[in-house]
Amino acid sequence: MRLEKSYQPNKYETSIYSLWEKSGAFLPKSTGNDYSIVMPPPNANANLHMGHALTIAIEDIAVRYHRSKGDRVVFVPGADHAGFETQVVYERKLANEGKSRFDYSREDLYKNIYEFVASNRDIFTSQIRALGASVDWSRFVFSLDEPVVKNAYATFSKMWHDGLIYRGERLVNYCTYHGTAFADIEVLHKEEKGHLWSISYPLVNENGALVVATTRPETLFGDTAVAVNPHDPRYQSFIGKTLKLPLTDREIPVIADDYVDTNYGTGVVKITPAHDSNDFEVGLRHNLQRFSVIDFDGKMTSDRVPKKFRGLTVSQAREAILNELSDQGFIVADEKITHNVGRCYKCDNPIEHLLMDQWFVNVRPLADNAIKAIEEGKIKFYPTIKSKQLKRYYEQIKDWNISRQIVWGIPIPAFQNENAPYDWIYDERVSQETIVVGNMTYRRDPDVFDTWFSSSSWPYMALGYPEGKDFTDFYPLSLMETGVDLLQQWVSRMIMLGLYVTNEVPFKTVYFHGMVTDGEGRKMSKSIGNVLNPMDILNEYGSDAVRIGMISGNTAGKNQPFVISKVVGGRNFCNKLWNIARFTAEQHKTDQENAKLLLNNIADHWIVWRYENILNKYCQLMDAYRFSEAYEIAYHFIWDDLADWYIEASKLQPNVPLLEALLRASLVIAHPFAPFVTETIWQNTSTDSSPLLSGHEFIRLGPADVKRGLDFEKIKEIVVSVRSLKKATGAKKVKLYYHDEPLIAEYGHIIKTLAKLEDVEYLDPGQGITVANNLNCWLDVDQKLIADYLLHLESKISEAKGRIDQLKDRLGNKNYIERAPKDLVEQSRTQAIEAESELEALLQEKVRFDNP
RNA sequence: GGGCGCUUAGCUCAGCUGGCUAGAGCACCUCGUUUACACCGAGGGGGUCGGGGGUUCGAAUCCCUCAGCGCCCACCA
Repeated sequence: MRLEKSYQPNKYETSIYSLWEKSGAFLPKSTGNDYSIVMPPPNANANLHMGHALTIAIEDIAVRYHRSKGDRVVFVPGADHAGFETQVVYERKLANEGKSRFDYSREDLYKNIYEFVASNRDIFTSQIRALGASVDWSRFVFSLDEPVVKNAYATFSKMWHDGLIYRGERLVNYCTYHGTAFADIEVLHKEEKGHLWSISYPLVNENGALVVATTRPETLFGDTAVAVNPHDPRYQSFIGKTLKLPLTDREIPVIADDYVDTNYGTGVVKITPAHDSNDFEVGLRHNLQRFSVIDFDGKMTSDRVPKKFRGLTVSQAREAILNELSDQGFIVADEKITHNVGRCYKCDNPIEHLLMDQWFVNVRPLADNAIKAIEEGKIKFYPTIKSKQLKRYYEQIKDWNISRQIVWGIPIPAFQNENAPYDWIYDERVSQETIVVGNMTYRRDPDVFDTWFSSSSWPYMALGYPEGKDFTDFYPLSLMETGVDLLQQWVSRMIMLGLYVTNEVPFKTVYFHGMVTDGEGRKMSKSIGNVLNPMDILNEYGSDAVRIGMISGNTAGKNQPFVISKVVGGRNFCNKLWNIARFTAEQHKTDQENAKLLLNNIADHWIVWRYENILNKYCQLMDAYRFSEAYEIAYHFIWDDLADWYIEASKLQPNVPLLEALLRASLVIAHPFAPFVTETIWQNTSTDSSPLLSGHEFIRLGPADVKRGLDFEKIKEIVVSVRSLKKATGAKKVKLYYHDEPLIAEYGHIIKTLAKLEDVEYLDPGQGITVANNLNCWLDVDQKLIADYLLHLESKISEAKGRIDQLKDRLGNKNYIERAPKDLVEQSRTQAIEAESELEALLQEKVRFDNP
């Protein structure tokens, strides 16, 4: 069939993808080495962003490469319910309709969100298709599917029975706007300007006072002690005495604790165990009571708070209390400082530390196992530095709060005895609000699991653990590919849960890609307004171009600005492939359909020799997860070697069977990077019995005669030199003369065509300008052009001199001769000799023209 | 306060365990109506690899140091 002049991606991509899908090209084969990747499940409700495009590009490149290696590949897609994220989106939608989550019962809200997500499902699946991800859709997993939920329960139950789960009243990071707690790593810390107030707390029954320093005067009503450092000479006499808490009648003790830094503030700290986590620890050590004075809606409550302040928000209360303290003369100083404030990563409201009963996982033993696995080298990290970072994280990891006060998630299968609050039982009947066990009524915990609790089981879950055949065949995963930002949040937990549940690491290799930033290196974020939609770029340049743009120049772990010029480069490459195919198709002759593949001339040997070389290099780079470099290798073979040299040379006498074989071989190596265009070409040109490129193995074309290949390198050298000389002298119509050069005698016609010469003729050694060192051939040029040529010669001469000086220096260095590897020294000697003879030739040439 | 990373051509970046004249894409200059391709072809310009010091026969690559930028962790109230 006839191909159009240029490749139009959007004309083919959709139908190519459905062809792949219909033909079962993405199902694992029955033979070969196992290779498995599970796609990090995107949020089921959101559009894909540039980070997804990068993830999918890398994973799909790896997967398609392994199919071509003959491996038995499975690539499992999925989606995450993304609990909090999705509920936030849904609440925003409700807000637009003038409603809020409080207008619905938990059950109705859950149902509504479920439908909302289901109705959006096509959006992201079609985007994954558009990006060309060769996933097996029949294996699709959603994180609220029954098996996933069951699995989360099994893990929770196992932990429960192993004593790794506990429920306790702890300080949690709480967003009063969103009404839920967060894990420590989910809190965003920002450096902000604030005040450090010094407040005087008078002694009871004697004169004097201690001056505490605080940034949060409004928590004063929750104070249950004041602490000083036990070794602080200033305050020795105060330890054990009693202070009167300002604005109240309450009396609190002065305690001594090493936690207090004598150099910060006044060296005196008010202790508020219910609203500060350090204070919470101090409180535990000193058996202090905990008084909550801020409620879950962010307002001052509790009867500890004087009536006039009750019901105020935290910031209102701060102002009112400061005024009152000031009026009564308690404020001693007001210092402006910068300090870190924890904020909600969604709404930017300050995160409050509030006392709550929550489910925690004791992660210490899990982290220790993970450290062991890392030390034993069971997981390869790209980049390697990440394994150190992860180890450090495990070493200081704290218990994991897995309760979330939202409805969109997996209900926690725990029930509380209505009459005995500390009696909790494990039970999976979460669809019931209450259950009766042993004559006692138990009420379900209204909370759901942290999304990361279920998604951290993704590697084995997606493979149908525990009984699934995929689990037996493909676990541990060959590769987990994800963003550097998820090292702690996800990867650390996958490793811990994988080891805990399956006794094996969940993946053998983990590859972290960096963040995709904008042209100025900033994160893409809605608030800056620099977010790009991969689908827009895809529609303009094609899916293949987007992939190439994403991966070229990209290395593991490094952030990378998205620049459109790389996408343009990718599009151009696709078009180059297309036109190679066009040319090849035009050469095709039906009467020679079954012609044998033979290597006829030196160009044939050269290109096959080149191909076999680059194929090896390409595989090495791919195996080392150096995708960008592998792409470059393929790119230059196809563009430079095949298109610019081989095809140009073969226009004289096309070797059609070889051309066609080279095209097919090129399609296979380009396919991981540019699946759509390569498949489109394959579909339109292949006479192969297996019509689908996807899954086609690498094509071997060798062996070639290396000597003849090298002969062609000489031809190339002559051609390049002639072109350069022609350009330097401005000569248009020139002939090449040669004497006693069999190679030129035989392949003069190739040189003539490639260098656009008038002719190539045999002649006795004569005039004309020398084309190549060590070869008896000359370019016949007009006398008028000689001046230009001499200038050209001068620059060549000084270049050669520079090189000789450099080599002489090196060879004149005794230490170099003695200590450098012998072959390197030998190489330098050869180079020096070559350079000398080249210079000699150039000088002779100059003399020749200087004295005609 | 700790830890880590980056600084290479105009732009965005490669350059693995130190070894030919430091590479790519895009941009730039000159030439080209060669029927595969102007999303092209040919030729070319452009970098003392952030500064300084050290190790080495040899450093963009290893070490130290300074400067600038960035990230992560850390709840000094």
